[in-house]
Amino acid sequence: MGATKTDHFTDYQNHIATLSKALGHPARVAIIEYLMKVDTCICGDIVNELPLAQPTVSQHLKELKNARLIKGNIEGNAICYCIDEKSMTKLRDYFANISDSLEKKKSNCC
Amino acid sequence: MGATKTDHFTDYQNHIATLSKALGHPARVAIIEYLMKVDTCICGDIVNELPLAQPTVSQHLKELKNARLIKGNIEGNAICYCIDEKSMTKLRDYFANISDSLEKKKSNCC
DNA sequence: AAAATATATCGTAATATTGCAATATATAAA
DNA sequence: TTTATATATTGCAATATTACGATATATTTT
Repeated sequence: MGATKTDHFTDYQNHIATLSKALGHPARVAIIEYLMKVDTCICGDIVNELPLAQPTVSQHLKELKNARLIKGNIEGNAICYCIDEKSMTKLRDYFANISDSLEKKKSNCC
Repeated sequence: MGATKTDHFTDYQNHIATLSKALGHPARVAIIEYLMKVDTCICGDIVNELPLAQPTVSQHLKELKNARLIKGNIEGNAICYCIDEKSMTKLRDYFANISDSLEKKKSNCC
């Protein structure tokens, strides 16, 4: 055991879980926030922004890339990272839908 | 090593990460979706809905509760679970803010 | 070509997560 | 009060994640 039983769930459920999981670490949230702050995509500098060693940051970037939350383009010596708008839209839509439905229902029995 | 260095990040970053992490497993996404489908809070039945053993489901529910994504009230023999609107709103606001900012910027250099 | 710079990969230790059988607990029904 | 039902906890094995030093790779500068 120890491995998630992904095949028992729908593709959609797995996708939302993958995106959420990728953001389930403060360093990766910090990376997203840094990419938002500098309002263009950034080439380099991400390592210096975080209180973690370079290989650790590289690993976090890889996970964000695997989940398609960020995109990375090789730009000469450095790599240019930016947020993948599509995935953020997906998350926004998902939570907006839940939030709106809850508000409509107002069946607060708890 | 192996433990997340939470103290190096802001409370906000840690909170978003905690909420995201709690949704970082398809079973827990499925639980949220089930609670949305039955439009009131549900007493029991969650175990039967999931393709996992009862102790496993109980553990997932506990994690959702710890992250304050769901609330649980003892209701006689069973426990009445429902979504915590506040946390969902927080996630919606977070991703809406990112999505909206990205749309405004339109600095798609990647 | 050699040195500098930026990022990725490998290897590994520490810790966390996932899943479940067995068992405990607590209320409801008989 | 015994039995049934619902959920939680414990204990444990398998696997995943986190973090980083050492090292590799690849481009740019000198």
